[in-house]
Amino acid sequence: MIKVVVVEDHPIMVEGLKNILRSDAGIEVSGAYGDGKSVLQALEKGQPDVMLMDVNLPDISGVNLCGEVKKKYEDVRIIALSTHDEQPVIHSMLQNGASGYVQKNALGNEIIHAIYAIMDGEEYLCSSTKEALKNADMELLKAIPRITRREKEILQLIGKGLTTMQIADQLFISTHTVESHRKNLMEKFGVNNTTSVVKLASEYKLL
Amino acid sequence: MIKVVVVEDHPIMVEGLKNILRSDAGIEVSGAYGDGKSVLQALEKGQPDVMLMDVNLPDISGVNLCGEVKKKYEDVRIIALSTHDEQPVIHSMLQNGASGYVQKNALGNEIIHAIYAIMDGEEYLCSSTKEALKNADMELLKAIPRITRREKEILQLIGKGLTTMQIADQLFISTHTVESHRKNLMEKFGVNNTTSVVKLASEYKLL
DNA sequence: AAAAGAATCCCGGAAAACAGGGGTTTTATC
DNA sequence: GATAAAACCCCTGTTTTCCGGGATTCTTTT
Repeated sequence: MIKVVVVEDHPIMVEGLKNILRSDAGIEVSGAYGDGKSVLQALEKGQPDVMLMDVNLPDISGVNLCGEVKKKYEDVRIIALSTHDEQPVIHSMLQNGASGYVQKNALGNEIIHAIYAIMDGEEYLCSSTKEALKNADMELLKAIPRITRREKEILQLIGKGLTTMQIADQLFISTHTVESHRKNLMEKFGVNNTTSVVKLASEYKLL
Repeated sequence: MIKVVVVEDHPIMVEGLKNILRSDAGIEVSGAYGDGKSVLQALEKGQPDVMLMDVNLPDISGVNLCGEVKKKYEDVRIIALSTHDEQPVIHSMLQNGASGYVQKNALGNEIIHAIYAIMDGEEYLCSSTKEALKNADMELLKAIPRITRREKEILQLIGKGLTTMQIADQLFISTHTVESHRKNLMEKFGVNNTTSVVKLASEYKLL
């Protein structure tokens, strides 16, 4: 019996997943949690074989949660569940120890397949994810850039439509500093204007 | 027996919804469709009492689909289902004839409540949506701007990080024209720089 | 057929952002 | 305690965007 835990903040999704997994005799859903904190608590009292983990959780990003779980309990295998198929997200999840990546628009049996596949030690990507990765054509596979607190702060203010000067005023720093951060952000995102930075950040849900 | 149709492109969600609705004796799920086209086809052969409609569909935006359905079959009541609780989205849906708006992180019985409420002629908003609208504080309630084909095209190119000149080259139009469009976009979105336009557009999923 | 809206084009000055160099001081991490 | 990052600061020249007008054609709706 494979023990599966569901980490997902949408009760309807949870309901659907449970239902699908129930239909398979070899799988047992041993718990469902809506946020990162309660998962980590629950894990202290016992680990499942597989975790189905939503990438977007209310309290912590799935990427980070994935990393933390794997650090503490390396035997737990994680399948990322997500609406997105952006390469950077996929990549970050896999690099943080996820063994599978399934999109939410997947069919029920695709998830069951995924569970069995990763229990066999394979890495499982659903068809649309594979497609997305294929289209990515190698070197485009940049992960989500790691940005600092300050950079994020500035990014958010830029997103609000403030100018460099307004941001400088608000944070009590010089415009030159703001421009440096702006520059660094553009570099980290690999683009050459702030508009693209904001677009990407919003895609990666960093805003 | 209330006949309900589910319009949702995530099979897992569909599964969850069906499961929840099955638990109520007065509700019958008479069909489930994954895109706008198949819904419209199905409706020609008979209408349900209520439609649970996802706002993000692969082929058509939920907002438009909602409008079309209501135009042809005004008796069908629509409950919008969505991950977002952005005011503009909520507003657009309600203005296009939706009678209810429930977020996907809602509990199962909230959806059942919603169905009964709108069958009684009420308008139903789930708690978090009400919260979102309350926070909106009036005048912020701008709907998603209606943008033209051309504007959308230019918006996308701007999102790619192209400059006015590059866009002009690519579309074989003058830079002045591009600037006009840029200007109109800013006006329609009520902001004063392109970065904000792109951010909003990406939030509203217009990109 | 008239009106409205979309799409195209035009100008010039002011205000930002970008590019690309320089540097110091905190704050983590090893 | 050393080293590396982060966060901070500064400069100048160039490019791009923003803002404020105004104008013509084409298409769609009434």
